[in-house]
Amino acid sequence: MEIKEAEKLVIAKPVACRPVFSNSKPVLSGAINASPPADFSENAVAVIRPRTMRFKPTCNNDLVAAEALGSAASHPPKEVSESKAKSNVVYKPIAKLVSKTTLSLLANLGGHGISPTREITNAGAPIQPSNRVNHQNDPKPDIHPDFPVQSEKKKNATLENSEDDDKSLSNNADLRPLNDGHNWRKYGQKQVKGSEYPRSYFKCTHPNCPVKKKVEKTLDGQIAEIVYKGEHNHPKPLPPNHPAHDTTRNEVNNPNNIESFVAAPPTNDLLTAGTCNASVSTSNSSLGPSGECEEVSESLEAEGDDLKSKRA
DNA sequence: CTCGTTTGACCCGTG
DNA sequence: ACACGGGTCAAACGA
Ligand SMILES: [Zn+2]
Repeated sequence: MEIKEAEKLVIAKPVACRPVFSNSKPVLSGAINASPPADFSENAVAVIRPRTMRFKPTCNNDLVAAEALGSAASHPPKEVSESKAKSNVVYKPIAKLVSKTTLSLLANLGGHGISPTREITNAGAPIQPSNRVNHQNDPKPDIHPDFPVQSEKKKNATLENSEDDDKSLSNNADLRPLNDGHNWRKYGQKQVKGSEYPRSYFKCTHPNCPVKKKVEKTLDGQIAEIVYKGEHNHPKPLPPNHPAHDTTRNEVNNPNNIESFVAAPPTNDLLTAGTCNASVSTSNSSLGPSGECEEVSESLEAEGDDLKSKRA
C-alpha cells in the first residue's frame, strides 16, 4: 500500500508540469507522451455514453443539504481510520470542533501563537488536533533542488483559511475552496465514507497546471480537510490588486528572511496572516481573500526558483 | 459567449 | 468474479 503512495509521489514529482496522472490511464492509452495531458484518455475509450443529465431546475441545494444532513446524522461520529488517511491533508482547520470563532482567534493571533510553530511544515511536528497537514504529491520537484524541502512542502501545502465571511455560512459547501491566489474549478463532489462531510474536488484552472485539490467542508461551511496534489507551474494568476512589492523580494533575498518564510506557514491566509502581518505590516487581522500572503508565497515560489538560479 | 458550478454516471483500484 | 468506494468526466445550468 505504501508503495503505491511512493510510486505516486515519484511519478508526480519529476514532472511538475506534465499531468501524467499517475493513475494508469496513460499507460494503457498507449504512451501518449507527446499528446497533451489527460485529454485523450478518452480516445482510448471512445465509448458513447450518455452521461449526466440535469432535470431538476432548482432545489439542488436542498437536496444536497438534505443529503448531507442525512448522512451526517446517520453516520455516527466515528473517526475511524482517519489517521491512516493516505492522502495528505494540507490543512485541517477546524474539523468540527472549532468554528469561525476559533478561526478568528487564530487569525488574530496571527504570527504569534501559531504561525511559526504549528506549521505543518514537517510532518514531524505535532500539528494541532484540529489541523492536519499532508501533502499528496511531490515534496520536491526537480525544478528547485536547491531550495529547502520545507519551502517546497509549504508551497504545496498551502494552507488555506476559511476566508469565509458570511457566504460560507450561507452556502454550505461550495464557493471557492479557499483563495490561495489560484483559480480552482470544481470538477466533482462525493460523499466519502470516512468523512461525514462531502468532499469536493478542485482543479487548477490553468491550462497546464496539474494541481488538484480535495476539500472537505463541514455543514457549517468550515473546512474540515484539504488535500493538495501536485504543484503549480505558473507564477500566479492573481491579476489585479497587489503588484508584488519589492519588500518581498528583499526578504527573499535575505537568507534570514527566507528562513522565516520556510518556517512560516504555507500560503495560508489564516496562518500566513500572522507571517504576513509580521513581515509586511499589520494591516488587518483578517486578510482579504487575496492578501499579501499569497503574494509572498508566490514570490517565494518564484523567488525560490530565481534564487536557485542565481545561486547556482 | 465564456467560465465556473452542479451532479449523476463512469472508471478503476482494492478487498 | 463481484462489490465497494474513491476519483474523474462531462452535460446541463447559472452568472
Ligand atoms: Zn495552478
